[in-house]
Order: sequence, then C-alpha cells, then structure tokens
Amino acid sequence: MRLSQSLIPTLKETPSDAQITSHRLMLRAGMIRQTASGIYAWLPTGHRVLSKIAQIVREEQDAAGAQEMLMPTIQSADLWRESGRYDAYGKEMLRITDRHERELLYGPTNEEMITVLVRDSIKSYRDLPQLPYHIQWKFRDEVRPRFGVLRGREFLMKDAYSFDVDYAAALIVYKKMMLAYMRTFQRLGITAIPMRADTGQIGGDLSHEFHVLAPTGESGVFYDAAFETGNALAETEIESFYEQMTTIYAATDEKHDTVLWDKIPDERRREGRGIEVGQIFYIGKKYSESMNFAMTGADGQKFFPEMGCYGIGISRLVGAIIEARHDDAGIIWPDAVAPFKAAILNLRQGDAATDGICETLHARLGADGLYDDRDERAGAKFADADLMGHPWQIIVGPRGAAKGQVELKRRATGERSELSVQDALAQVLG
RNA sequence: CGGAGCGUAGCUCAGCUUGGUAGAGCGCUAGCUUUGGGAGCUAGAAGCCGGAGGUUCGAAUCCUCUCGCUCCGACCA
Repeated sequence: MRLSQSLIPTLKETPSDAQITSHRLMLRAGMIRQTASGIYAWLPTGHRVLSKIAQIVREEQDAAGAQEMLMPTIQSADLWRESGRYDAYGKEMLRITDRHERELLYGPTNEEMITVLVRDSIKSYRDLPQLPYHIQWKFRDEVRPRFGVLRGREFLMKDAYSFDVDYAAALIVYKKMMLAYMRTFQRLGITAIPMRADTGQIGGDLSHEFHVLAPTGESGVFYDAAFETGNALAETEIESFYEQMTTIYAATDEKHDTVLWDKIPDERRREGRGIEVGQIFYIGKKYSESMNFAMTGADGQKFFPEMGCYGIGISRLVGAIIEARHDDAGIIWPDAVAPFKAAILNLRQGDAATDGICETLHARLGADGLYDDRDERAGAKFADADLMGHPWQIIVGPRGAAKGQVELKRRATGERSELSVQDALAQVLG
C-alpha cells in the first residue's frame, strides 16, 4: 500500500480526549476515530490489526474443535424474556423498538440466542457435544465508556458456547478452551494469565479471566512469577496443563487470597495491573433449564445439557496489545498482528535510485508492505513509522541506494543493519 | 447514576473575568530553497466561536435551556 494514497491520518499532536497510551497511539497512528462516546470507526490500519487478531483467534478456536457461525447483532426481546434476563440486564442493554412497536435489542451477548438455536436444531443427546462460536459486534451501554477501545460500548467479541451431556464432558471443554486461549494469546505476542474469577451476570460457578499485564490495567492482579516463564504452555497434555494453570497462584484483587499468597516465596510474588482480554465460564444448566432445552439421554431420562461460554474481546485486545507493547515513539507491534510487516521509507522521493529500489521492495512485499512515498522529509517518515509500529523499517536513502544497499531497522530493538535489497527482503519475509 | 470540567480553523490551544464583530502554532494550498530523525522563506485558503432562545445599540464573551464530549467515583468483555 502506498501511504500517499492511504486513509492513514497520523497525528503529530495528541487529541485532547485521549488519556491513556493505547487510545492516544491508536488515534495518532490513524487506526481509529471516535464517532460517538464509546463507539469507534476502524480505519484501514486499525481494521487490519483487528482482522489479524480475529484470524488468529479463529484458527485456535477451530483447532480446539469449535465451529464458526454468525448470529445477528439485533435480537428479539422475547428471547430474553424466556431466560428472565430481559428485565434483569438493566440499562446496559440497548433496547430498540421497530416500526411495528416490536421490542428489540442490540445484543450484549448471545447465550439466549445460541441456546434456542441449538435447542431447536439438534434432536438427540447423540448430537452432543456442540461447540459453536462467532465473532460479532456487541453493544453494552456502559455508564462510562473510557480508555478508547478498552472500554467502548460497541466492541468486537469472539464468543463460543458449549453444550455437553454432563459435567465431566463440560469440564473437558472448559480445559480445552483454556489451552486454546493460552495458545491464542501467545501467538498474539502477549503474556496473559488465567485468574480465578467471579461469574457475574452470566451465572455459573467456575470461571477464569485472562489478564494481560500492563501498568494501565483496570484490575489489580497478584500472581506467581512462574507464569512469566511461559513453561506451562509447553505442556500440551490437557490435564496436566490445566493442573498447572490452576495451581500456580494468580488472582485479581477481587479474588485475592492472602493465605495462599503468603505461601508463595517472596521472590516469586508479583503484583501488578491487568487488562481482562478474555473470560471462560462453566455455566451449567442455567440457560438450558430456563429456556427449556431438555433432551432424552441414553438412559431414557430427561436431562438438560451442561453449558459453558467463552469470550475473547477482540477489539479490546488491540488496545491491550498496545498497552503492553509500546515506547515513547509509538506502538511496537508483535509480528503476528502488525498491520504491515514492514514500512518502506523513501528518504529522497523523486530520486531515481531510491524510487527504483522502493518500487522493487513494494512490489515484492505486496500487501505486507507500506510504502511511505509521501513527499516528506526523512524525520517525518521515521517518526510516523515508529509511531505506527511496523516490525521492520526498510530505509532507502540516496547514499545507500548508490551502492544498492538499504538499511533495515527492527522496531522492537532499534537494531539497524546495512544490507542488499535481496538480503533485506529475505529477512523481512523470512 | 453522583461529582468536576470542556465544546473557538483539520489538530493543539489563546481570547471570555472587564461585551465593540476572531487569533497563534502545527497542518493544508502555491512557489523557491532544502533533504538521514517531525526544514526555511514568501504568498494564500480556511471558523454561523456546539445549538436554540434571551439581555444589549452591539454577544465567542453575560443569562436560560439544550446537545455533545472528557475526567473522578459506583458499575463493567
């Protein structure tokens, strides 16, 4: 993509309504624009990141055996009256009336809808287990939206729902999902820690929240340093993985247990802030019972399926990753989610040698390259590239161009090296 | 929902106390010079001062109402 023809409006100054780092950087890097309180438009680079995160989440969900589908954003109030949550949910739910005075709502979550869809679609306990998911926009009319996409009213979420014949089977899915989540966050280039959590509105009695460590996080977190090493992930046998994840201490301040905490050796105790990027719940029969999802089991007895639900805040992750990975100059994207692998910086626009090399690079990098072909000075290009946080910068200046050389800069480390065009491409693409 | 603020040019903001008809820096347009970390000079364009009422000879400025946004708290993927 050519920067001169892109809708990537970078800002030199910080818009006054952005207080926290990720929000400021997302606005300055031209990723998003606010269109109403807690509601954002995703401009091309922001949208690319969002899509890349969604794709990684999708791949890991699929690998865990979940099936992707898509439910609507608008739901009928009647659906929620069945579960009794229409009145219980309160003002956070955005209620809408259509032209026929029918009551609708913009879905804040999908337990009711999926329960009805599965209930009306499967015929026998032999059709269980089911594990559908979708990636869809949600709306929760937060009293106080803030922190940019970290607490918006409209947000993109992956939500999966499990239906099983009994508790044992439901628990296996719960464990699988925990593993899938840890793999997902690892692929996204961040450290997330599973912490025992309350179940809140959703209901049920077993739940973990996944927190990304960042100084600006909304929750206080306490954890054992063992989580920092990432060793647990090497363990892929599900039972021992789950055993490790749930025995090594980690809790948000709400669930903090000082007795257990005191048993951890001093040097392994870690206290910090976390951003919640996902949560998994075992919810049992709350919805299957309230929505009359009963089936006949192998023993001829009626039973209600055991459910679980599993969410990942995809739009929130964009902000969370930035909170965890930035410096004074801007964003430092993990390779896996960067909007572009590399920026091509033409330091002398209009110079035959630099133009030629840049065009070659641009052609070879394809969609992974952002060619800064603007008629700007070097300093402006460096500053914008650092701000946007591309993992690599290929700097093409007149001096090097004369020798057929370019400079390759790694954003995360600041390392630079002079290379031939081919070697630079090999490093970026390799 | 309680408390506190803010809406003036694309962005950051000054002007408001003490009413006299709109400013700066950056950005934008054109030209020249410059060219490896956000250049210099010259010339320009650009604002119904969030909206509606009111007071006044006269309102960005004072008063009332309203809409929007932000921050602190309670709540929360």
